[in-house]
Amino acid sequence: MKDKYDVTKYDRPSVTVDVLLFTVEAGELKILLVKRNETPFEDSWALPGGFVRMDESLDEAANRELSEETGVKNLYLEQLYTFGNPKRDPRTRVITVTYMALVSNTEWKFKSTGDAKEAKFFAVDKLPKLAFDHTEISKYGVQRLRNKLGYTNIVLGLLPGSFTLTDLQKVYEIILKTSLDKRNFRKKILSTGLIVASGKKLEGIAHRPAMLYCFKNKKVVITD
Amino acid sequence: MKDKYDVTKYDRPSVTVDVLLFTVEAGELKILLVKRNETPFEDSWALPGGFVRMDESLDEAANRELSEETGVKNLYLEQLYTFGNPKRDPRTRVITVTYMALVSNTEWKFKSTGDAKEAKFFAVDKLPKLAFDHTEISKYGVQRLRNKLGYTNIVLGLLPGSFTLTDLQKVYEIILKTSLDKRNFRKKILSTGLIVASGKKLEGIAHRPAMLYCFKNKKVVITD
DNA sequence: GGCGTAAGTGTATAATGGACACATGAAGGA
DNA sequence: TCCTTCATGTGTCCATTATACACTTACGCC
Repeated sequence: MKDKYDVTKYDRPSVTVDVLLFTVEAGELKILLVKRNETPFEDSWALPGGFVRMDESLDEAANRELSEETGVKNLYLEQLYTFGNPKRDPRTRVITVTYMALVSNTEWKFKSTGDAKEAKFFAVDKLPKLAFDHTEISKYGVQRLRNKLGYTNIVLGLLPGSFTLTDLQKVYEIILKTSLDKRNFRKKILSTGLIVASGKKLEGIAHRPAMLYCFKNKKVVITD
Repeated sequence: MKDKYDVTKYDRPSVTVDVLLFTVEAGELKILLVKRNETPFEDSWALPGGFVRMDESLDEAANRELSEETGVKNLYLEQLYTFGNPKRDPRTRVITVTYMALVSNTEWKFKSTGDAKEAKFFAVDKLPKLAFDHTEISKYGVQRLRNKLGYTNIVLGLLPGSFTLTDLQKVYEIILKTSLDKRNFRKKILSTGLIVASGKKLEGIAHRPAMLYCFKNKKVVITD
């Protein structure tokens, strides 16, 4: 494998990373899109991303692009899939390694201030027409996220530090597009031992205050 | 995202595909390795693979490399992960998109004749020292294969056209490194409806002949 | 025809998943 | 202060699924 003697003699494709940044807001699962101001697809919405530099790993590139374009840093990033259709970029051969990341509504609102480029969250089932094959990439990522809900605690990235069980349940329901039984949901979630009651309760609401919970540790793990 | 005006002005990494070709033979899960006869890692064993051409997709590249180096064509190929550590190739920046494929023992024996390059199957837990980060890639692939056994019929690629339920069970046991209960295994497998009795039986053996089964269709599907 | 060998089969128990309804605690207004 | 409003919080029964476990059957061979 590899070549004989000199790898530089081969034509080389360009390599980019593109990031699906998920959040849940206003009862919808959303992803971040940025407005392109260059050809091709000028003025189209696209996933945040860009070229991989020669001295950085793919994970580093994804982290860098995400923080450059959004100001959000050190999120949990997971490699999704690599798309390499020769015609996916009309200019030249571009292979893109895609990642997904999750951010809580509250955290995003804070960190997004001061970003120059136009960037906006869109509900995943009301996406505008996207540049390149980004529509396909988005669908793939949403599907992956749905699957992962079933056997990991990946959802922790979408929630703030403390939250009620009802909040948590809503996030599941929004992503899975189903409604869940409250008692069964709580039983199952608590039986994993991954979240613990903080002891504090919601205050200032006109009904019984809910217990606030938090994740025991902030690492994504497989739960079964 | 992307660049301004001219993508060709950026340094570009080389991109390869590497393929983990699994088989089960002599009671062990094995992968195909080829002997390198170029630097770096001359005389080391490595995964079959090579550079992605400018006019082919990643899937096509994986298929091509696999058939060039082994003579086996049109196997089920699944993209695994993309490895892009800047130092993984000592020559220059090389990003590799990895795939896994499965071939049955019997099919391989037929098609492998006439291959020039030295190629050999090695048990996955007795691998020699491999070139580049191929040891890590192999581990990742084995793990993925194990996981997929649980919720897909991916194993069909490892078996010939017809097989006994005992054969099938052995393949599961070898890959998962556990022993399974015969009755429970048969119940579960048959309840998926994905395999059917062919009506024929093994002949010429000194004990009760086993029914031969085959997969109803040859597509990999999710079973739950 | 008796032996060796792997095939083939059922049941009882435990664990899991899903359906389902009512009392509780706080705020706010009468 | 008492009554209303509203989301919280909790337990049981049933169905399904997973697991443990042992003997009879069919064939070749000697």
